[in-house]
Amino acid sequence: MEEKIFDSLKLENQICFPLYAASREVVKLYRPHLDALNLTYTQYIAMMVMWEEKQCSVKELGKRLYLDSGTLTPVLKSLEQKGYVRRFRMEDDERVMLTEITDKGEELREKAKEVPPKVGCRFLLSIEDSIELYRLLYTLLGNINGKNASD
Amino acid sequence: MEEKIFDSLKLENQICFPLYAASREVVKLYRPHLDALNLTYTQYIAMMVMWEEKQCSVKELGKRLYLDSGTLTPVLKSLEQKGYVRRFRMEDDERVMLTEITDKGEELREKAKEVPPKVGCRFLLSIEDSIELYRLLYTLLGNINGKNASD
DNA sequence: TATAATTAAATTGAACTCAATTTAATTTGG
DNA sequence: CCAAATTAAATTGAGTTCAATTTAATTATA
Repeated sequence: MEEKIFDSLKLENQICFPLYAASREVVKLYRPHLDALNLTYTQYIAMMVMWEEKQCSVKELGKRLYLDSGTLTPVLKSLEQKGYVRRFRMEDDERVMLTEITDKGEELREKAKEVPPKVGCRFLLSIEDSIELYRLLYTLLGNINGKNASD
Repeated sequence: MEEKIFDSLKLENQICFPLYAASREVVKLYRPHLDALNLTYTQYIAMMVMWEEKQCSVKELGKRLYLDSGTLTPVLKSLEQKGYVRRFRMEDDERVMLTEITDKGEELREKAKEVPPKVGCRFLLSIEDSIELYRLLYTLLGNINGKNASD
């Protein structure tokens, strides 16, 4: 009788792959709705933090979004071009670049409110499954952070 | 008494954001181990399909990986450069570009076998949670595909 | 059978992602 | 106080990622 061996190099036995694929597919669902706001997904989540915080350093934003200045600097410059934020160095510490939301940025929030219901991600999973997925993803993120911190 | 309103524009109320962040963080865990094989994550999952299929068209590969020719063409050219695959047009239908694994590509598999245990993703969640996450991600992927198909 | 429609890859261009390096400002230790 | 270490952003370069377009081959149809 042939022994059945678990092949860790099969795509279907990976947890990382469906995570990677699902992430891109879900972001893709946002695109048509974000196009209407002339925002990319990365710009959109950066604006989400700005709508919450009003003012934020690159470092803080990076911690919230799990992104570094290499990604964020051009994203924030682009949002500045569009007039949604303004950027300036902190007076007390000139190393820190602060990003602050503008009135135009606040106005964008009203239009952006329509995005989540239109994307309708919540219809892709049952309420219970969504809650469970949410819990698992944040557990995973927390464990990765904890693991790296202890390195 | 102040009414508590669910704010769909808060980062913490999104399901997409932790998916996007967790995906990137988990891929990041692979990097040091894949560096040793001189592979990127995208090249690695393409090789996974090649180890399974031996021969594959760009279209088939794209269906497996949820990627299009715009992404795959340079990835496959890079794998060809490294000698892990060879590429040629299908005789019956010259539109189809076939990718075939080489002996060197097969040899790489032996080294690659060490990657999944070294990454140790399985320690980031309990067995039960991993199984549940796996189920939820594939459900999500299936529902997105179904949704788009019916558009 | 010509022509039109379809299909598969490749190309192009804009934007993101990240590691590594650089620059500038601040903090720390001698 | 001053040199060394640290910190925050910006820059650079390689490699995705994707929509849109182009090219070439095949299939369908009038």
